[in-house]
Amino acid sequence: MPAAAYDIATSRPDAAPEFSPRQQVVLQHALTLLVEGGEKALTTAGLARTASCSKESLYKWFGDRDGLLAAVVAYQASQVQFPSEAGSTADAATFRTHVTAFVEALLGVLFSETSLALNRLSIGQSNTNSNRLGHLLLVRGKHMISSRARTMLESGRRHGLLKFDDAEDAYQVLYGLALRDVHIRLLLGETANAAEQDHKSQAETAVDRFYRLFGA
Amino acid sequence: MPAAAYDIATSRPDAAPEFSPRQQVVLQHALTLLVEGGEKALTTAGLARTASCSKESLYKWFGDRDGLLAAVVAYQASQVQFPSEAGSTADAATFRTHVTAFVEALLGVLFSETSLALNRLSIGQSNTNSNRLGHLLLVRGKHMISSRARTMLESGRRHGLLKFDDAEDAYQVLYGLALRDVHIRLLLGETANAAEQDHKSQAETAVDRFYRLFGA
DNA sequence: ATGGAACCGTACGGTACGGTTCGGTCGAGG
DNA sequence: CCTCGACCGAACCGTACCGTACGGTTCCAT
Repeated sequence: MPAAAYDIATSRPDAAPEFSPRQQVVLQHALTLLVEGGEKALTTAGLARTASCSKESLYKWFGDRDGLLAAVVAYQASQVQFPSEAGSTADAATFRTHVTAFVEALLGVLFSETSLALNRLSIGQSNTNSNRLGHLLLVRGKHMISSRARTMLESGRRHGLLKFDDAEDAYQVLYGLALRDVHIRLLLGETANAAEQDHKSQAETAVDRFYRLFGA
Repeated sequence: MPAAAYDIATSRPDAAPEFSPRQQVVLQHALTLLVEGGEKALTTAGLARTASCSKESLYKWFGDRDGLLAAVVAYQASQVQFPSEAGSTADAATFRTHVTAFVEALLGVLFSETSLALNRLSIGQSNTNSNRLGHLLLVRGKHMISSRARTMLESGRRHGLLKFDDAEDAYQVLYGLALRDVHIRLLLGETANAAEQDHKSQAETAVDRFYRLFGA
C-alpha cells in the first residue's frame, strides 16, 4: 500500500511536527540543499546521498516528494522562534522598544536565506498541485506572526499608546513600512544593499513612521 | 552552430523587444499556459501544440527553453503600459489624483494574474541558472515603474506639494503602504478578499497615509 | 512556373528524476 | 544464538521532457 504522505494539511496548525532526530537531520540537509541550489537541487537521490540515508527511508518517512517538501516547510517553521516579549507593556518607551524589536526580528527572519528559499519554493509551486505548500507556509508562518503582532498592537492600544480601528489593518501597514519592496526584490534574486541589511535602523525608521500614523 | 538564445541580458533595457507578430502570438499562448498551470505547464511540446507551431520554430526563434522564458517575460513587460499622466502637475488636488491613479494602476498591474504568474516563474528560477529571469523582471518591470514614480514624486516636491529627502525612499514607502503583505500572499496562492480587490479605495487610503508622512 | 525560405507535424535520442524493489548490515531483545 | 525490525546502498523501471532531425507544405520573389 502507498505509505501515507506527511499529511500536514489536515493536522492542527499549532501541533508540533514531531520529527525523529534522524529525520530532523535529514530535513536540515534538505534545507541546506534548497538554500544552495533551489528546488531543482533537492532531488530524492541527491538528498539520500547528502544525508547518507536511503531513498527507501525518505519514501517511508515522507510518502513522496511533495510530502518531503511539506515536511521541510513544517520543520523550518517549527524552528523559527519569535521573541515573546509582548508580556509586560509597562510604559510607552519600553512598548515602543518591543515593537521595534519585533520588527527587527521580523526582518531577520524574512530576509534570512532559509526563509527566502522556502518562500521561493512555495511560490514556485503555488499553481501546480493543490497549493499545499503555499497554504502551509501561510498558516505555519505568516499567520502565526501576524497573530502575535496583533496581540502586541492591541496591547498597545489598551494602554493608550496606539490608536487604530482594525488591528489587522494596522499590522499590515507596519509590515508594509518595514518590508516595502525589499522582500520581493530579494525573492527575485537581488542582494540587499548595506542600508537594507541594517535591520535595526530599518526597524527604527519603520516604527517611527508607524507611530506617526497610529501613535496616540 | 548553436542558435543564439534570445539574449536579453545584454540588450538595452529600454529597447523594444521587436518580436514578429507570429512570435507575439506564440508568446501570448505561452503566457496563457503559464497563467493557467505554472511553469510545469509550459513545455515546448505543449506550447507547439497549443500555438500550432513547430518545436523547430520555437528553438529557431528563442534558442532554448530559457530563452523562451526570457522572451515571455520581456514580451509581457513590453505590454504593460503605465498611464503617463505625470506631465501636468497643475495644482495640489490634481497632483494627488495623479498619485492615486498611479497607485491604482500599480495595484492593477501587480495583482493581475499574468504579473503574478511571471513573478512566480522568475522567483522559482531565481536560484537555479544565473538568475536571468529575476534580473530581467526587475530591470524591465520594477525599475521602470520605480523610475517613473520617482520623477512623479520629485515633480510634486518641486511644486512644494511633498517633502522628502530621498525620492527612492519615499517611493518605497508608498509601495509598502499600497501593497503591504497582499502581494506575497497572492504569490503564495491566497485569493484577495473583497476589500483588497477594490484597488481604488486601497490606493486612496495608501495615498492618504503617504501624505500624512510626506505631505508638505 | 520555379526555386528557396520559412514553417508545420511528427518522430526519436538522450537524459534526468521519481518511485520501487532487493539484498545486505547493524543493533536490540528474547 | 536467533529473530526481527530499521536502515543503507544499489540497481532498476517508467515517464516526462528537452533538443534535434526529417519529410512535407505554404508562400513569396524572381
